[in-house]
Amino acid sequence: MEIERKTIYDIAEHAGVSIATVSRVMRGETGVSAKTRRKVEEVITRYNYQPSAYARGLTQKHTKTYGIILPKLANPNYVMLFEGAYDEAAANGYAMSLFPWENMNDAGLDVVEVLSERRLDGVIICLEFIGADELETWRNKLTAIRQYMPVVLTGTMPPGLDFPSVTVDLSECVHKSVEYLAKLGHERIALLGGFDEQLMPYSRDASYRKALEEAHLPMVDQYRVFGRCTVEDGKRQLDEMLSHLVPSQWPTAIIAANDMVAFGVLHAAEGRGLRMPEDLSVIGCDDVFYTEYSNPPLTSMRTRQTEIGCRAVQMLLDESVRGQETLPCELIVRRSCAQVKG
Amino acid sequence: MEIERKTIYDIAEHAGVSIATVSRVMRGETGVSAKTRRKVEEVITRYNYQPSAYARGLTQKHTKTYGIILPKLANPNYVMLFEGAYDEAAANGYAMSLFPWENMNDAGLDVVEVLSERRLDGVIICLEFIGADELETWRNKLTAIRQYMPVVLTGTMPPGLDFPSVTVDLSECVHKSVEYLAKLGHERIALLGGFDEQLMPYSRDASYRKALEEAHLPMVDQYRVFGRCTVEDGKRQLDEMLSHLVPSQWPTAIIAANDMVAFGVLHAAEGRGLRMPEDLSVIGCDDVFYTEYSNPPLTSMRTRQTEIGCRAVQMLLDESVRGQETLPCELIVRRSCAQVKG
DNA sequence: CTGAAAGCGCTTACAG
DNA sequence: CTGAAAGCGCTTACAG
Repeated sequence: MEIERKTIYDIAEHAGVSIATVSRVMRGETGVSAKTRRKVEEVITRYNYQPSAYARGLTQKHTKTYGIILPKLANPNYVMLFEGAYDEAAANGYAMSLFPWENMNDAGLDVVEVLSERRLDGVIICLEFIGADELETWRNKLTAIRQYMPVVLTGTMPPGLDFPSVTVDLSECVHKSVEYLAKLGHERIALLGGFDEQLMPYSRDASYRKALEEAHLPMVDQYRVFGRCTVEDGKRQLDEMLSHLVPSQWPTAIIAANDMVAFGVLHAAEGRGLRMPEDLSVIGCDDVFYTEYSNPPLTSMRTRQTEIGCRAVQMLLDESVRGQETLPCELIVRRSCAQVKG
Repeated sequence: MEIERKTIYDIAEHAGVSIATVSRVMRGETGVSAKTRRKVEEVITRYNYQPSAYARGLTQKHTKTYGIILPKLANPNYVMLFEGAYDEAAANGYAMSLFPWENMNDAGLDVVEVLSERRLDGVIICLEFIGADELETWRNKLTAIRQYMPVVLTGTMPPGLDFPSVTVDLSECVHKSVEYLAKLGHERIALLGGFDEQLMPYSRDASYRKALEEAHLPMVDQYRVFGRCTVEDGKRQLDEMLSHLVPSQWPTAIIAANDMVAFGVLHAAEGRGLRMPEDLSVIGCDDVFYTEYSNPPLTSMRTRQTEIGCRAVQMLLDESVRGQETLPCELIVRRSCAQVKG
């Protein structure tokens, strides 16, 4: 399918002007006579002319396009992040290109290469579950990318990465979750931490221990399980934990790393005949859209992903505000947590 | 942030060759002496050189990038479609740019403009809920886009649009749903059709009537309600329908236009104190990921969105296969439909 | 207010 | 096997 597109030369010729004048009209520059402008505009409309973003990208320094790299889109959380970023970018005249990290890997594509050849004006990179062994690789990749374009990080920030970022305070999420459950009378509170704490001690686990201490609750090793933040692994994590414990020692409440993990827990627990929230309270994190429709509706910590995406774009737009920002979280109570019967 | 990027000239200079030779090495062309190649590759690696996609886009006919336009990402269905398309494109060396239709509208962007300036090698456009009054506008837009690049349609195809497409057979979905519910003994089967049938008689409603007839079931006007395919509107549609009927005439089963609508129905029905599936059976469409976790787990018609996305890309890749394809659907039984008590 | 010309960073015949 | 040169479709000083 060979398609002949009109170029600026065609328009100039038909309008009887130079290409410089067409360019001026296209860009809405002042300093073109009304008559000339009208004539050019007429021809542009007639031929439905659209300038090539490639030619523009070549001549101009900027491309008016940002990129965003997400682990995957299957987690609605990331969809919210994307939409927040997309909307803020669009409102400022920027396009937003999406690169799903997982799919890129499957296709054998390298982030650095893909980003670099695209001449983006900036990129938002959402990190997830970076083990200590991967940290160095990541640091190198990010540093390479930063050579070419401004980078703003989000997601779960590993410690010691000196990049501008917008994240939610995961410590606060866990802390508030423990507090809430303790207030409901729970004494056996477990954490499905979402990453292997052996590899990289993030703040989630530390914050869990601290909150437990503050609530004068004992720390039981078997109540801490780690893994990936997916529904499937949530099921696996619950099964693993329960299999190491006699039923009388089973936790009465579970803090899941995110809502996906929590959905997995709900599903696995239901499969084991547990009633929720009577037998087991579950609290998620992120307050994804579907939390209202799970069985039971999931109590969760809202992490404002849309706002994070928006804020990340603002950081890209305004170079002066490049710090490490942290947004607060908020407890959304639904029906997956019960008061412990006294 | 001014960033100095290496160009092909820098590499050529450092390697002591011409830019043509660098270009040949970059593109893996044969006919470069091993020695020269090695030298050039060394310099490329040293400077981490990446050619500009913009310069390439200018010289070459193709850009190795497809686009996909979706109504919105909030429906996981569309996420699946995107991922299917993305993966197939990546596997063939193509990038995939996402344009969320709803967000574009909010930002006041025009599809035709956005697509046209990007010189994509093709675009997949996912249609949804096109009323008769909008059909002409759409036909014009699509025709304009087709001037510039190959187009493959998907989603809900309005009749009389002569474009290549891959869709699922919605008639079949509805037909199978009615059949299944009739087999369970339901006689009062309602349809939340997902679009306003007054505006544009799609095949969903027609197929519903036909299936009802085949099952020797009466057609009750109040059992047909139409609206948007969202959770919110699903709630509204159920409320609207029930408010027009005395409880003894309430339907015992509901066919929802998609899973989002079905989730809305489950939620609204639960709010009304109905037990599901005993008091009300609900069947969704698309078999979105979350169907397993709703309350109760949702029986749904699987529509293979991932496969559709993949197939759409294949159509773009292979120009010879540009028909109007229809993929079959499949009933996935969970726990939202009950046998009617005799 | 308008145009001629250089340049952005590549690819692609065309010579040699 | 390698290079000089034209060209892709724009923007941007620079003249006038």
